[in-house]
Amino acid sequence: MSRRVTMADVAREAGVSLMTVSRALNDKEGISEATRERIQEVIVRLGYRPSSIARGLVTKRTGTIGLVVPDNSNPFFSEVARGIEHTAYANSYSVFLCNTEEDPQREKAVLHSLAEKYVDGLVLCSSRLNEDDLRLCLRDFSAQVLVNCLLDSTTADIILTHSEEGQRLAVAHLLKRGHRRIGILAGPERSYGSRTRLKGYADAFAETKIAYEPDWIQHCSPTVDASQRITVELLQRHPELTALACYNDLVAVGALKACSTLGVSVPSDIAIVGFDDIPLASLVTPALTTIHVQRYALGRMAGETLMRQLRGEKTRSVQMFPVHLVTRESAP
Amino acid sequence: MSRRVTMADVAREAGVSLMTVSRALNDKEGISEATRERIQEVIVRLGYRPSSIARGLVTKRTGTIGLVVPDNSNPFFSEVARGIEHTAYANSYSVFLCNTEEDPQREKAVLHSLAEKYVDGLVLCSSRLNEDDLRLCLRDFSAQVLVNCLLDSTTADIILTHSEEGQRLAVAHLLKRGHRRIGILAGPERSYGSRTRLKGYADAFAETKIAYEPDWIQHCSPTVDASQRITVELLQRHPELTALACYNDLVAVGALKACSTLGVSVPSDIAIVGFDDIPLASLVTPALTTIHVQRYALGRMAGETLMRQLRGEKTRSVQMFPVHLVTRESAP
DNA sequence: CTGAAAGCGCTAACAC
DNA sequence: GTGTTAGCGCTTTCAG
Repeated sequence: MSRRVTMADVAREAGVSLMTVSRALNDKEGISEATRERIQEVIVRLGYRPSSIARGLVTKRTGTIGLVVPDNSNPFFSEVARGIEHTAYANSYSVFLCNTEEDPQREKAVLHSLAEKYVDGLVLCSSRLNEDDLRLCLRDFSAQVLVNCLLDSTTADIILTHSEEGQRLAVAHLLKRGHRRIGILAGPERSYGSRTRLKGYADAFAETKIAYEPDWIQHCSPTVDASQRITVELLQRHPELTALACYNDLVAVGALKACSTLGVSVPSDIAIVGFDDIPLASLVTPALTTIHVQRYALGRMAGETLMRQLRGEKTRSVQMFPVHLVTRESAP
Repeated sequence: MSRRVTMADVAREAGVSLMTVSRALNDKEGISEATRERIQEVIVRLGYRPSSIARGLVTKRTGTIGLVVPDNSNPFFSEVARGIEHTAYANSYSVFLCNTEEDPQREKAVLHSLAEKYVDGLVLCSSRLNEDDLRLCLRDFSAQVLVNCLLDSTTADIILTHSEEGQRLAVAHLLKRGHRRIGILAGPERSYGSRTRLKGYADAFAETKIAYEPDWIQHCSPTVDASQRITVELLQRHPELTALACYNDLVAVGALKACSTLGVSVPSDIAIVGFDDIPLASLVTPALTTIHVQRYALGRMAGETLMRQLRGEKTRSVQMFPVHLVTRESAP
């Protein structure tokens, strides 16, 4: 690839001015069909591609949005991402997908980088930043949607899965089945998801006037491996537990593996419930009882909310996304 | 967010010229420590972010690379993506991750969009385009790495998993275990992966002088659902089959589900081998015998090869990535 | 050590 | 219908 073909090359070749080419390119009025076609022919012949860089400099629009997730290899996020991407593409936006790998430093870096790229909008999922840092970072974006992350008095639209209710359903289910000593693998400390799940966990217990031990609560990184390790610890510390509520399905799968290595059988010795209902949930043995979240639809909603903001329809709302319990083998 | 802070604002506020700010920003020589610090202070105070748009217009470098995959929710690609992202971030590049959803039209659109964004380089995984279209699209990128996709006389570096060998190993394993009637779910027609796997399949048979029926070959979209549907068809058409070689682990899981609905038990009635060894492979029951590919390392290699190209070290090579058989329960 | 001028490729606003 | 001028925010080149 030598020098890139520019609009000037096209104009010269077609014997018209820059403006005319620009008009042809952007389907603007005031240009004869004949010239339009001639220009089109030259564009194809020369293999010209308009520079969105140059265009963005003048229009202040880049036609891109940023999407930040903690872990793209978690099927929950890759499905949410699909929903957002579809909406974006349908509205002629490209998507910068950025992985933070659960690392707040990386999250900051990624947000700065997106700000420098002047993306038109941002969807930030499950931020791991504290309020102050988050607020500071968001300042750089003119359109923002936060998914599963709560922030007061912000210009961002917020979309939340109803994870408090979800966790309450899960634990209530276990209690109804006669479980009394229920541990919880509560995910990353200080995350919105963790806080709300703990609330749901406590609420379920409160409803039945049964008490739980604070030490049954165990935070953990939301991956299969981390969960497996920590589940072993938790079960050794608390052999009295008969059930585990898990932050998400990956964590539940890790717990399943831990049980298998410990010779503890699921669900007869210990029941396990997950969260999210990713495809994996119904593929493992025993299949996971879990909380179903419509991940793709959630992504669509986030995308559409962002599009609405980009169109100038400021909404500044908090939307709750419903969830429900799916009963399978791991906690029948 | 009102008007964005520009370099001119910083310069005015710091009482220096644009140039001085620019130098401070880019850690250039010839600027006193005092002014550098003063400028730094103003930058922070004003919350200034350099516009990579404006910078890119003059430098011809955007600091971004494009990454195109057919399906980001396939753990194979999300791991490869992680490897590439790590390399990119370590070299101060951002990554545009684009999903084509196995759709050639979408792939073209995505490549055009990346070209307009003037990304500095491209990693294209498992392209579903025909040679001509592909060649045309690649013209727009100055640095290119193709993963699992072969193209003669191109400027692109090429990285291939040794899938021919992989499939040969898989089928040889089945033959050695006494299987004679082995079907193959061969993935997307005309893809590099499919062609090479079919070659490996044929080679394994050729080595043993046993023959296979062309009708045992069944193409399919590489997803669990598509595979499940097509496996049912294949097994009803060919009840004589005692083993299935699958394009990848998702396809193998689909086959597993199909067998389960048909009341066919694995591995006693039919053996199944997958490909890729994604985490899911060892989590399903029965655990999948499969071909292990170091996905993250593959991503790293792709990323590093691209970085080398971006540094001007043109290599124009074809690199083969080794694979090996992992024996588990689905085909012991 | 610091600054002024020019220009990257494009579009907005106004001519003709 | 089409062209001209100016300028987006930055870096490069060349002067001080």
